[in-house]
Amino acid sequence: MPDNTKTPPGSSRRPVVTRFAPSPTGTLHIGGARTALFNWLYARHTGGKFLLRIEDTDRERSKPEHVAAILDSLKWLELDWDGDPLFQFARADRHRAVGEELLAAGKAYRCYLSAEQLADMRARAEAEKRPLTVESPWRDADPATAPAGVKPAIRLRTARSGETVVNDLVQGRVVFPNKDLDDMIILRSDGAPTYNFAVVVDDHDMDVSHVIRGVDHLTNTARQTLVNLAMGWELPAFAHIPLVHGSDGAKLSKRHGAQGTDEYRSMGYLPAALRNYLARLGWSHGDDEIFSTEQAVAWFDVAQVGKSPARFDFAKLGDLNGHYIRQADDAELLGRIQDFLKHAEGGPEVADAFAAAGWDKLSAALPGLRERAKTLPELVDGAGFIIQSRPLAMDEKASKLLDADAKVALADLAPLFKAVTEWAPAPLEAALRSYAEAKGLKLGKVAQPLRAALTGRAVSPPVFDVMAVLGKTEALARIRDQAG
RNA sequence: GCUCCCUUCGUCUAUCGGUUAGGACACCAGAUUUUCAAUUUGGUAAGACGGGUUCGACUCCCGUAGGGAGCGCCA
Repeated sequence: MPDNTKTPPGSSRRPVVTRFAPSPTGTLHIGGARTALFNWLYARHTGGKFLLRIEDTDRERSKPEHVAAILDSLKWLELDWDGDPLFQFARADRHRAVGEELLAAGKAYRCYLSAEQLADMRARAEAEKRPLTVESPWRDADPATAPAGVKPAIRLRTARSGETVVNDLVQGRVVFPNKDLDDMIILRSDGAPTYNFAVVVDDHDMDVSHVIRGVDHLTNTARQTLVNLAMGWELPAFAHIPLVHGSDGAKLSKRHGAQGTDEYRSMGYLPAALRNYLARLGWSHGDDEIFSTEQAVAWFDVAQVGKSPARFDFAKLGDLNGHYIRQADDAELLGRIQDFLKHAEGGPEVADAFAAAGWDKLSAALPGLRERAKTLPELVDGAGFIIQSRPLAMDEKASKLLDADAKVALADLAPLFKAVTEWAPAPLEAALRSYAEAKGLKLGKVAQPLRAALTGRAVSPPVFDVMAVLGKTEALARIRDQAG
């Protein structure tokens, strides 16, 4: 059997078809989200197709609710796929048929090695500190000597010498000596296909032209290449992208914060911000940092993805998210907030409170609020003054602001504000300024207590905006509550 | 243990043999300001180490160190 050193890295002539193939054993991992994004970007960039395949052959761990969660996360990220998702388990007959074909062609054989024998070989290999390569005696044995009543597994008959080359768009040319690649099982003794086999059959049947996935699959690629070769199928192009690591450089795990895409949603990140951030992890376009999805689609090329792993940085994500919050128009932002509240812990109660106060109040406050929030929960927190009920609870800094002088000033201010005919920021500010001037006070000296009275805090959007949002009656009432 | 991959400011990255090694986040300082932000000006900060190749290496080669991934009848 010849090696495939000369095999080209997939033909670029055929139409581009990428695919994202999660296994539904949990939610969509943030690293998986990035893989999906790269596949999606590449497909959209080339005008190709982006397909979805659910790898649910692990019957124990695959759950329909995980499928739903993954699709939900992809939708939230606005990564639309073409056609219906393909479920791998449903294709078991096809996998079996290809296995039979290989068997008939002599490119695969029945192996009667038992689980115990395999475990023995593994133990011995470990004891001798050498990698396990299974040398099945059944590769060349006379099938007539097969033990009766034992269901065999089907193994691929692969070359013992030479090398298998993976020409990867990201990793370059990676060479695997064939002697390290044992005869992989393609069909289990119960007839179920193994992952490395099913993937090849499915990718072929789906006309996948570009396999973009995490580097953790790189060694699988050598094995999968062998299956392709045995079937005489054209190889897809491969692009193995580096993994995303936590802030300490280790594989992303629970202690680094969130792993699931759904968690980012409930932490109040915007999908556009997350997409932008994830795209910049391992890929760049010159000095561009903030770019639209359209720009990313126009610029993205998987060949430009770097080889080194990137660490996840919440500070940068937060900064980007702030940009997108400021950029979003009011209607969209309000929608995002409502969606966020639906998914956040305790969110529905807060949503009810806003509904009671009138969502239009939140809407009106958005311009002032959006400037000072990096995430949606920060924004909602800042909007807290809208849903407070009188008399307002004062936080520590706010009550400190409300000293005797301040209370006198508030008492003076109440009638002045009441006399303002147009309840809008500009005239209200004019009223306060003339009062401060008359009293020889710095603006902050009166504005800060006013802020405390209106919001219960020392920090808020501009006070006059707050007053306008609250409305005359409520604002005056809050001021009188604190006036001395 | 074996195989493969990686290594530029704290972090994400630009550079594709000749640059004062650039940008962004973070950080520090100033400006602005009714608070906090936002904005804006400036600043600190990097080629893991050791050998080659070359007139010239961050860039090419080798080695060392560190990090990562993979080694199932899991996916």
